[in-house]
Amino acid sequence: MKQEALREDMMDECGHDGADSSAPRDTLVRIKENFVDSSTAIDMAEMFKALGDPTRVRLIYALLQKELCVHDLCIVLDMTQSAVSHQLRYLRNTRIVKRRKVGKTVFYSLDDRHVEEIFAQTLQHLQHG
Amino acid sequence: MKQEALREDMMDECGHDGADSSAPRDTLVRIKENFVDSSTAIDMAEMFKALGDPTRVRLIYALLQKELCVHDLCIVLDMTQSAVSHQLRYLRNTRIVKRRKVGKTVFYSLDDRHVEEIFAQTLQHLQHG
DNA sequence: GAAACACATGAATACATGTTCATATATTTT
DNA sequence: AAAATATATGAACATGTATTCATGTGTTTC
Repeated sequence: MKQEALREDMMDECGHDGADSSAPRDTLVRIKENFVDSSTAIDMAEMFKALGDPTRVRLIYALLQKELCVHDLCIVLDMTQSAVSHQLRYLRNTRIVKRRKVGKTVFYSLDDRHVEEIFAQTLQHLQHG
Repeated sequence: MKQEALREDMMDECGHDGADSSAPRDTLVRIKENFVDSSTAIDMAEMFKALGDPTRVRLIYALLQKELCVHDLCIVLDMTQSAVSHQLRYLRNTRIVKRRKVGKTVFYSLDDRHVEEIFAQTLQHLQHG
């Protein structure tokens, strides 16, 4: 949790306390207390890390259109089966996609109603920038 | 762009074409054509990569509450100035935060109206999972 | 049961990334 | 101008990661 109180010396050794160029001490304390705990920050980072790779972005994009089996994903992405499977496992561990097995074939689809919205917001960000 | 047509042999060497266990050939072609181009996939991945680190998540969380200078961010995150500056540069390059310089002090704030929404969706995802 | 097929996975390699340390730049103060 | 302050950044190091290669597992077909 790492929510320890601010130490006095940290405020003293710089001219920030009280100066209008910086937040007053109690504001910083409040920000620290309202803060995400470290485990949540780590979980969120894990989620973004899962989306932070071009191959996985393209996999998700394909699955936004249709449930697809591994072989078809290989064709659409033009990648080897091994590379695709490794990345699908990554997305599975993060609960971004789910599996449905039919005989030899394994179908993948999105397991998250939020991913589409996250993608939309991100595309808007890229266009606005 | 890598949007080359599907090769015949890829469809022939497996039993997928026409079988109901897999998408028909023209569906895959359509998915490929509707696809994000590689550069967009890379840009989106870059954006997510920028969010995909606990330190940067915590920086953004702090800045969601208030514009803050580097020194105060160091206190709130309990990290060295160098580490914070390096990560702020990362967020600046991705246009997630912006700078405002006042004398010696540099204030950072969010430069993106979408980040808050992206964060909200991601928290929902984590709770739903 | 053997062969073929679809997918998963461990190991290895090359490459990217986060922090620290030392130092540079820019601004204010004395 | 010198010292102090606030921030930025290059280099180095340790660690993480994406793909390839080889192989393993489970299923269907013959």
